Amino acid sequence: MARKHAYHHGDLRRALLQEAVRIIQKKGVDGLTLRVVGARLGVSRTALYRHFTDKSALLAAVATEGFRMLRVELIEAWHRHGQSGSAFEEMGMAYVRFAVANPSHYRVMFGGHVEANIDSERAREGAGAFQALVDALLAQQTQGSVRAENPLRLAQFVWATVHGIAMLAIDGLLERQQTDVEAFVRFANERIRAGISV
Amino acid sequence: MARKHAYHHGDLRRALLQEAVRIIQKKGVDGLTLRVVGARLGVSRTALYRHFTDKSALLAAVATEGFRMLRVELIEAWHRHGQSGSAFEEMGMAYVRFAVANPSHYRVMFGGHVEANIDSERAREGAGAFQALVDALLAQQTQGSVRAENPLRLAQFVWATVHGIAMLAIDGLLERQQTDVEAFVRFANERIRAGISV
DNA sequence: CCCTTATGTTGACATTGTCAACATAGACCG
DNA sequence: CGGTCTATGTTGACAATGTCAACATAAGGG
Repeated sequence: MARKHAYHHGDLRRALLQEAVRIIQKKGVDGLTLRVVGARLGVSRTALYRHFTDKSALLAAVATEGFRMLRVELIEAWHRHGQSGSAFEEMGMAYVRFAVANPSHYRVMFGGHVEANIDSERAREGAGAFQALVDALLAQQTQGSVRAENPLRLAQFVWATVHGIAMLAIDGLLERQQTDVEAFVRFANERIRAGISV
Repeated sequence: MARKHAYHHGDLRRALLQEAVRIIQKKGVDGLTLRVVGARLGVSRTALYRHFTDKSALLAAVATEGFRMLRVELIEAWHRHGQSGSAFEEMGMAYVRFAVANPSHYRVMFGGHVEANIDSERAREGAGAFQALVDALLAQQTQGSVRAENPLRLAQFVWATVHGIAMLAIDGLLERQQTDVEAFVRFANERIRAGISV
């Protein structure tokens, strides 16, 4: 018998996260309600409280997961493309692609819904994603293709730019101006390159 | 007798907007409740509905007001500093300063709380602010100090960068890394300049 | 096999956005 | 001046929501 989950669900935490993301995708962050999350999983409204202390804890978990995914994709792009100049541009592309493909995660990550607690797991994951950028810039400085500026600053600059593009893309402000996002990221990459190369 | 507002307030709409911004500043967008807004103005909870159809309409008004303020400050910075290269950098500085000084407005403007309705007044004000950037770039192209690229694209690139910086600053992600925002904007301006000049 | 712990449910309550019905001030018009 | 109309504000009510407390059930180890 495929007794799916008579009383105990099995992996409710993961299912809750997944369902929350799905709902945010459809209804926006403000449209997320705990009761609906439970209902969609055939589970009671308060079942969630055995896995998250709070609604905001659920959102924080979404953010944490998002940062982890982002970090993985950034590092993967950097390594797969040979850890050089063009690989760095692929990182930028991967960043924006992640945001566009996972707008729910991205909005929760940066939308100000979650407390910016400094020693939270979310903050640590965020720092990890940022570090991927710093590392890539450091490597390029060693290669001599990026100017010998404080790599933290350079990383912040690049981060701000791709972050800004990602936000504008998610908010539909690029689409509205008939802008193809991928092409625009390529363009921005050229300009960034011109701005940071030796 | 200084009969302030026996029954009719006089300029409740403006007062509501102002109070909403103040509350958002203190409690965040999600912490804004219509009942508290009314209470703080010594007015009933539903008085608001004579001036805004909705809570989201109140937020939309905050966003619209924000875009208008931003446009004014951008144009003012551009003109006051002589409409040349350095004036453009002052525009960038003004942009980030606005966001840092008015985080409530800024968050509502870009936080995804308001419908991105294309023919809303908010959208028109947003387009106006963006146009200030485009105009400044066009002028610099005429002056020969900016490369002859599609000015819309260039503006989007610059916008994305300052927008990204503004978001990171508001979220406290720059502070956390002991970054002085003003100095960082200056640095970013140099890099942008290197990226877009002829 | 029982007891402990993890997990899920039901009932209850305060808070909130919003609507309908009502009240009042101020303006306009004769 | 007096009456009426409209704009503005209030009160009562209700459904939706987050959350707590008390209870129920499954799982698993001694």
